[in-house]
Amino acid sequence: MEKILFLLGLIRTAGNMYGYRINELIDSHFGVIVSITRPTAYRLLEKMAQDGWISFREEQIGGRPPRKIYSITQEGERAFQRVLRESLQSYSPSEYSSPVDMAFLSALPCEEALPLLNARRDRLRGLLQALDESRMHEVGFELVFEHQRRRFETELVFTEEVIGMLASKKAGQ
Amino acid sequence: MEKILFLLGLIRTAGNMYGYRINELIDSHFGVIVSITRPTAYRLLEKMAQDGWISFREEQIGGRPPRKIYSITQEGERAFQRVLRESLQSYSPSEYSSPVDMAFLSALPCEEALPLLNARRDRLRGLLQALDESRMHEVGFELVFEHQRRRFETELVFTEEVIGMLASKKAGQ
DNA sequence: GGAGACATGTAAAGGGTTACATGATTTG
DNA sequence: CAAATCATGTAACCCTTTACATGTCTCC
Repeated sequence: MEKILFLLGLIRTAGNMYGYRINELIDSHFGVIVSITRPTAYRLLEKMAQDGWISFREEQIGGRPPRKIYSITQEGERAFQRVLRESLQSYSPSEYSSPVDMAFLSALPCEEALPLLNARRDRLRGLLQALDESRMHEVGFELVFEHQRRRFETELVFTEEVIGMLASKKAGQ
Repeated sequence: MEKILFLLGLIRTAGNMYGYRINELIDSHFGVIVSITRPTAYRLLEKMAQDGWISFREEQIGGRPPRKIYSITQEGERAFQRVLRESLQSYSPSEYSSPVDMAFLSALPCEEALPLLNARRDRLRGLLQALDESRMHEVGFELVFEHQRRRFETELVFTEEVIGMLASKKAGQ
């Protein structure tokens, strides 16, 4: 439902949206907040069109496959409202699965665990930077980017704490 | 891989583990940190057994289906080490998809958005409480529970901030 | 003797990913 | 003229969930 909400909301909010462009946007800006691959995006668009949530007109440019430019229908708008409400009030279970790997840190010697966690920390720093770079202030996604920044920061702080614990444990021995 | 890591780690760490009991544990304690449904757990156990990562002896009690009591094999231990390292050093993309719904808050009037967000806040409080209740300090899962607590708290704080913003906006009008 | 816990699963259907397929247009 | 970009998709496979299936044992 999350991916559908994103796609539907995007089409609803911005005009002139077609598959290829949506996928470009995801690659360049929104990949840090939603994960939708190209075939999935196409398939969901197709499905929503079948279900009558969105309609499209074709825009032919030269001899390539025509762009399918989508817009939301009345029924789609109803669906959007429904899904949005549902999503806002709940906090769905699939999202809150925590990286369980920390439970088994003790299975590794400190000398091995530390570089691995350092790699994770670096990755998180990279994600934070990528987030700042692709932040779009214009369209109304500010809240989501801010939300994601908080999340990454929480992850980063926690990872750094664990690294600190391991390091002091190592030093103590 | 996360579910496999959890199951494998559980079998590795604790003894006397069989499908039904693992599912019970997930329901009662670990449901707040991993989401694995019953059939999935059974299927993964079966698959890992087929792949030679775990082996089992059967314990017959009366005439019911015998318990399959699993233990980790050498090959399973190697797999565990591999998956654990892989997991610790990366921060996998599927996990960091952010609830995108906040982007479309403006599609709702404040009077409607506020109760929905209040419901989310309550749900998060419930999750935090459930987390504290099922926290197991014994087995080595402390870090994961702490990790998850941080996450939920971040979510809660953010949600409360958004509620505050909406409320003041509503009052300002 | 019936309800609920114990213990295993299977079947069908949905959802997503990876890799593959196709062809036109622009740019260097 | 080759490489990258534009624009669409399909096919095969894997994973997960929901719902169904089966039978035993224990406790009231």
